[in-house]
Amino acid sequence: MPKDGTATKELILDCTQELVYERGFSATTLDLVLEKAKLTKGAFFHHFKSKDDLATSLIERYLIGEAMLLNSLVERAEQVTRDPLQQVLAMIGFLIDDIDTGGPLSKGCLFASYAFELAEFDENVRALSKRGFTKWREVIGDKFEKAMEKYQPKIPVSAMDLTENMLASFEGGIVIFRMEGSPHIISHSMIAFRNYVSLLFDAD
Amino acid sequence: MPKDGTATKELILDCTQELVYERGFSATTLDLVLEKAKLTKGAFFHHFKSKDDLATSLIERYLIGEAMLLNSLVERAEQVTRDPLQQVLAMIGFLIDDIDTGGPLSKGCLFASYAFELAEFDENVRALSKRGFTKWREVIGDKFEKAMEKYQPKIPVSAMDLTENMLASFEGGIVIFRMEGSPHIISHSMIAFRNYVSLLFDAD
DNA sequence: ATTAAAACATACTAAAAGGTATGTCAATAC
DNA sequence: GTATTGACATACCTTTTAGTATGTTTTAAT
Repeated sequence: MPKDGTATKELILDCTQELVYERGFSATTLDLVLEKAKLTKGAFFHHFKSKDDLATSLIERYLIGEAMLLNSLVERAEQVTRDPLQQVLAMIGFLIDDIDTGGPLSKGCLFASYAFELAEFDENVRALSKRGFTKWREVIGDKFEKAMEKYQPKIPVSAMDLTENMLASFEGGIVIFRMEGSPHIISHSMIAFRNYVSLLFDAD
Repeated sequence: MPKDGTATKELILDCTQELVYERGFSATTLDLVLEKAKLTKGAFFHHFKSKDDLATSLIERYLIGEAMLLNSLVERAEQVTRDPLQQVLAMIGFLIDDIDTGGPLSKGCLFASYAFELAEFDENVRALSKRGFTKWREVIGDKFEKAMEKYQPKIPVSAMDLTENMLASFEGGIVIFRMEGSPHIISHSMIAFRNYVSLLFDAD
């Protein structure tokens, strides 16, 4: 058996993701990727069937990472407290930490990047992108529903509302970040949402 | 004097904006635009020097529209009440109305679309995009500062924080909207921010 | 009516993009 | 050591895309 090429494939995906964050997927040409990775066409088409395959592989890898992060957040939050509301607040806190310490979320969100050129992707990639959101909605939505069985919000809102608001707060931070440059805006946005939830349920 | 071509130019800009919302600017080829507008290359390059010029003209037109909308919001809010906090809440209400009645904001946000492929644009376009955000920040920020001279927030936050949170709430709604399809999510996100401000200052 | 000039259409060009064909090298099993 | 196979590099091809060159139509002032 010959040598291992998985490192090269990961390198291509890394370089692609960085470029996608900067200029979107369509403008991320293979030449740009290969220049950044210091590789050639031969290397690329050995690991990927096409540019579409690259888009698919990238979002698939991203989905795995996000799922792991989400699981980690839930697990850590459940170790802190048994109260579902406090668990959500803790999860937001962990997210803020991740962003402020230069974690993966401080670099951007591939779901958001893809969302702004959805029509360019095939049905499979679109489905995968949406699945990312769905996963977060299910997990966070569950926590909010349990929280609302226990506590009454001061203003009538649904668990689904809160869940979408949380995702929107994060993604909105990403947009401002892309425009302004400082990832701290992302955590600021999450802090605001945490404040909102705190006030809404009179927590803390 | 020959006939008037401004309608054609506007048509090209309209078609471009729709396509940019769907697939981003880079993937919006001139052929796609001209097919949608039922025009030809000749028409395009008569009105625009280049595709870069198209990007510039599009964001310039968008900036003018946004500035008018913002002025309208402020004027209407100032007619409703003299209280700066209530003015902000009123402005958010008007925004929600605009979105729910199929206004321009329910179609997308060009600042956000551009933000995800910033590296593809020249310095001029980047500056114009940022100016859009800056304008909103100045106007809304001013209202929040005056509101905080009068009222104490229950949780310590700055006027700039709130301003950025408001913009992030809107843009976050846009991201989810792009992914899911229903523009109502945008207004839901704005409602959540309005709730936040209400709770924060004990308004209503 | 003539004409000038803007408002387009048509046909083409050049370069950039994705993709292919083919070859070389390196690691491992035998 | 040799053969085999994956991991790349190089050179080329093809299509797409922005852009150009040139021609035709339309409008309105004279």
